[in-house]
Amino acid sequence: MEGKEISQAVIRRMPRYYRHLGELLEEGVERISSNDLSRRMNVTASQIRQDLNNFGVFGHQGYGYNVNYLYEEIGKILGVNERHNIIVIGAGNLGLALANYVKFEKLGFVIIGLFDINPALKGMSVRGIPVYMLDELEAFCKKNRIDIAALTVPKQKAEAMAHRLVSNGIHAIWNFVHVDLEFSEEEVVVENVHLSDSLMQLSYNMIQKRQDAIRAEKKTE
Amino acid sequence: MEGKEISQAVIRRMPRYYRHLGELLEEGVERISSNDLSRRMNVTASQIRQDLNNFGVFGHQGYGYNVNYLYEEIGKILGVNERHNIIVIGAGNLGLALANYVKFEKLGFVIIGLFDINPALKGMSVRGIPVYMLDELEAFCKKNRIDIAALTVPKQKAEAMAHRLVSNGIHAIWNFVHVDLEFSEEEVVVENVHLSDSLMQLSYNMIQKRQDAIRAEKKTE
DNA sequence: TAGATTGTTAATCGATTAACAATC
DNA sequence: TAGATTGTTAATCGATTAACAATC
Repeated sequence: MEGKEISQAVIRRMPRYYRHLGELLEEGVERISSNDLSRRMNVTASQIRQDLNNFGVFGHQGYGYNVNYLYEEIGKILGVNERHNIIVIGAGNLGLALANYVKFEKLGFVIIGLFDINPALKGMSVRGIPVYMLDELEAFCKKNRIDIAALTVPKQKAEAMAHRLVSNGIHAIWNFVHVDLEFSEEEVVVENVHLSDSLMQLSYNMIQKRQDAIRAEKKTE
Repeated sequence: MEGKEISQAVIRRMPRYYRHLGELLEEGVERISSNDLSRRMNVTASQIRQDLNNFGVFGHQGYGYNVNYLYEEIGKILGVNERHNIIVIGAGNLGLALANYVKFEKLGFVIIGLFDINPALKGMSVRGIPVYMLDELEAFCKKNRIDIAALTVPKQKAEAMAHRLVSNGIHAIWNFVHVDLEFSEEEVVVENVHLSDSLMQLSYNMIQKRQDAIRAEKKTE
């Protein structure tokens, strides 16, 4: 069909390459070999070369990779610097934190509106981003091109809201709610940020580390 | 040494099992087979059984798994419901959002203090959680048992701050800063939440989906 | 040219899935 | 007991690493 799909394992690593190349650029480094980059990033040079070659040929034998060129190319692959309009559904603490975060904008991801049901928020704005009432959503979606919706609503409302977003033509959901949204992959692209899952993983690893330390101590006795 | 390590791929799935079992519990379901759970969670029954058997034997042949028992056991594995004290370094938007988030507390993860350098925040508190000045950190760490530090400081200060935390006896860092902290694994456990990486991954998948849709259309013509 | 380093094929490793004997 | 379903071993699949010919 459309050539071989690139695995999410690879995709997940691309932003990290992008970040490190950005740092190299700031440091004024002009070119870098997969080997030097691998030492810097704590991965194998082989993996770097394999990952990149999923997307095309970016290096030169005997030379390595031009930092600026590779940075730009990965940027294109990830859609950075294209403009993406985001709306945030739910103007709670997390929603507001997202709206206040300036970093995303620098990457081309611009939050153009917050939506909530709380009438007390009506007419307010955050960093110039207006807060709308949820019943204005349909009209807003008709007037504006929206690429991504960040979902930060209460758990109980997440599934219904996600479907409402989809029926308004939104096909990418950045889901901060602690539920698994049930969609077929053709309908929507969902990216989950499950903070409590992340916290539990940290917790497990912490406990493990403690027990390892205890075991190590016992062995020394 | 300490038996075979369980892979992070497995650990990452455990919170999701925990969540689904919690839902089943709420629904009043008493027992469940790996097969039924697999359909519900969109994974293979085989994977569920393999994952669980990393940690012990929780089921009964011919019966399946007792929902409540399995829920409790996974909770123990993940350290949920043990009390974990958290401090948040950086009382910016994200730090405040974390402090305002009540969910973590229900899982036993309690934020007991926020730290910042902004003197305007001195003496303030969020949901009863006091904001301290960063120069009070050392004293605070001596007086309180701290399990986890959430790091939400500006990029330039992250590395130094992380080392300062470690030298104050903190061995688990929940890193929200868009940098890779350089530590040996014996020193600290780090769990990264890189929101812009997550956003870029979403962006890539979104672009991909669009192009697939275009290709599909062309084929229909 | 000689040295460096890629792109890519082949080998290895690990994770997922399938199969099935054990047993409730 | 017969049926269901586990725990676990074996088979498969995919991802990572190693190796090396191509080439700048």
